[in-house]
Amino acid sequence: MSDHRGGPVRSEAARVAILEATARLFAERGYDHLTMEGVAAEAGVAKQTIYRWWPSKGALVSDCLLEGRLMPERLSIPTGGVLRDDLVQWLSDIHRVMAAPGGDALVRSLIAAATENVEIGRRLHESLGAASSLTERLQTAIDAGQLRADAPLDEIGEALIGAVLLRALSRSPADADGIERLVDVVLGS
Amino acid sequence: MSDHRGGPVRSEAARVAILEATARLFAERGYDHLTMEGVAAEAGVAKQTIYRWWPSKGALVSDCLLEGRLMPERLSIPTGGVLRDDLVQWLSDIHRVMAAPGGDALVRSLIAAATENVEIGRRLHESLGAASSLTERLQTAIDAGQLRADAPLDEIGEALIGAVLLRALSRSPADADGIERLVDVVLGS
Amino acid sequence: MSDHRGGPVRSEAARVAILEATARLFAERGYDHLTMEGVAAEAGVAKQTIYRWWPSKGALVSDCLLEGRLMPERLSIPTGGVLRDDLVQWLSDIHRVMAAPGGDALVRSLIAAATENVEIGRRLHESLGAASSLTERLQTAIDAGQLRADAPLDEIGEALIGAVLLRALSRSPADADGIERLVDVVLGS
Amino acid sequence: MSDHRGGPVRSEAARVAILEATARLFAERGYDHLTMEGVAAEAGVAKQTIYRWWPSKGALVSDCLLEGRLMPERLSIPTGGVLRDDLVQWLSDIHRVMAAPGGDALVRSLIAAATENVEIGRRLHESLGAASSLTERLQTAIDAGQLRADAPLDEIGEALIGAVLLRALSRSPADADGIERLVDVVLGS
DNA sequence: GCGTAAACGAGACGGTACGTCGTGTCTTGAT
DNA sequence: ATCAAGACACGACGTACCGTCTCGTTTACGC
Repeated sequence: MSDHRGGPVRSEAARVAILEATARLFAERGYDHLTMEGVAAEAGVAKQTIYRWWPSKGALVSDCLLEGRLMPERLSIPTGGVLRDDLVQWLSDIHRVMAAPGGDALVRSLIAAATENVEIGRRLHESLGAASSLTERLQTAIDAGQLRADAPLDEIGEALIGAVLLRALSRSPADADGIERLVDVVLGS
Repeated sequence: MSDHRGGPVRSEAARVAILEATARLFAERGYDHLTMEGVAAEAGVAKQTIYRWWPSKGALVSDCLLEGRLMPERLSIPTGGVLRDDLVQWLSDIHRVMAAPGGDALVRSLIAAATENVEIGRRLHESLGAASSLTERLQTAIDAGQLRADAPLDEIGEALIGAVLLRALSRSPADADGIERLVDVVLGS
Repeated sequence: MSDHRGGPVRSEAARVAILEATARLFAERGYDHLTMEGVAAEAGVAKQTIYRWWPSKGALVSDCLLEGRLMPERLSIPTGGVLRDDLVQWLSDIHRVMAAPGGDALVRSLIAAATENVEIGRRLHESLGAASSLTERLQTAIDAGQLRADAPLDEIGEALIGAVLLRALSRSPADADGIERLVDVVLGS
Repeated sequence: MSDHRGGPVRSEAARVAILEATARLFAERGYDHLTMEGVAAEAGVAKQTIYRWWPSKGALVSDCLLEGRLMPERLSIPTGGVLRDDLVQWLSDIHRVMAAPGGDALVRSLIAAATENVEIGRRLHESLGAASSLTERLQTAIDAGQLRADAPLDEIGEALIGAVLLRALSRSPADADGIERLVDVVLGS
């Protein structure tokens, strides 16, 4: 099926070592202070091997994000209970991650990466659950009669995620009450 | 009163030239590709003169933001009419700016700057009207009976501004309907 | 006799392609800017095929020299006439080659190659006719009574060839008179 | 007199450190294996500081040669005695240097450098005494009646120096007899 | 014919060095 | 004292080759 006619094949060991090194250094130093040279050294790899497969730092970080190496956990949205409680729980999880030492810096680094690289923006969006899980959860709520059928799911998601990002940017940690108020605002309750 | 004991005083010409050069290059190249050397050259100023008064690129951009040299217009919130219409109008203004050529890049650059520099984050927040004008406008609406008295003003503001930032990050321009739906969501209407 | 137990033998096509590519690139770019990768690409051959048969760039160039692919012509020493005239003719030939566009660069490249590689030095020596043809020609002259029988042939040869190399190094082309004077000096005439 | 209007001045310390490091590494490793990065490291200097003042490795080595940092001694031509003896003495000095450990490699490195860089060729020429001291010495001999007045000084010089270079290239050390024969050849004695 | 083993093209790999750019600090002489 | 100019040590950039190392494919012998 492939028209590859021989020749060496991409080294999986090198690929993994590079992504692992990237994730490690990203967590340690943040996006801005992440250097290709640092990644190469940490991974025990030649710089050229990185540039052969990734055109830029952004692409590298993007792939890490895709493989789930940057976000500490999946942060999936609870599904079982009442919509409002589930959303509050989910946002609390996110804020807990951000409240951990270096947690907000990590999110800010991801935002910085997203400003440079379209793909990172898109994947960050997805990783935060917005594009997929969140709208799914809201749809479930509609089916369960907990949300009006004509509720604008996308806009609700954007408002929630956007508020989270804004908090990360302005370094103002949210408290439990703030999270509840936010959820109430977007749910109109 | 002053303990200044001779020698020239800070050159206003240099100060202005630096800020103007910074704003110009910021608009041209974005925050990441803005360099101190570039600013010095563009302003016809020695690097040391920049470092004497600003500790970092972030501080420089922060001051530009403070003097309103980075945002194309004030983007102030209309005050006269019905709250929903005013907010829609305001968000439309913001999106119009972002839809202009280079407009979204400029906003993303500001976000990038905010990830690096607390002060920029704070001032960006303000410039977008959130901290001051927006809450003021919402308070006016409460006084006019257009909004419930116990509406969580801060959270409404965060949801709106956050959604705007998220759109800038994910490069997905909003349409008029989307804006209206967003406003309706946060106003619970 | 051979312990070869099957498998293809060395590809003559590859061998020739490599030597031709080497000669071509040597003439184009000189010894220093000749690269193994360039030769492989130009010859349409894998790098390993070069390294399988030649240990180094020097060995490769040395073989080219041996096969007469680098020197434009044989530059053999005329034999028929009076010794002085024959030598003058021979040196004039050499200088004509060096005066041609790129001719002196080629000789300098050969010298550079000789500084790196013993074998090249030896073969360059031979190619220039010193070791063999020149001393033969001088011996002929002795037999013909045109040169004293105890004339130090080796030193005469070294003086002539050395002067040529020196001219190549210092980029000072010789004129006809200079050549005649040089021959007169070493012949003591 | 100078139109230098302020600003830092070239650091003599850096200049000397660079030239010293160059000379040291040249002697250790030869021209080919001399690297700008190595020089920078050895000199405790930034690469940019080298590139600011020298365009290339060749220029750097050329300056070293000019300041007499590469040649072990001056190798000046004896002046007092009989021409033939003085020349023999001088060539013996040169060959003694070349016979020392690394001596021939150093000369070959200088030749390699000369093939790359015109200036080095010229200065090597001078350093070996050819252009100046040698012709002066020969002129003195003419004045003293030890050499014919119409002897072609330049060609004599070229023959001598050229023979030396050729020996360096072909790695064939000269013996005392060979030197005497060479001098006799060019002097016609 | 049928393994088998060497040579081949392609090219990925860990490295070293390249020459350039930007950083933040510094020194100099003029204003 | 502040300024324009710019040299400096440092660190990262992205590229070019190095020489070694797999990969499949292509021969050409010996069985």
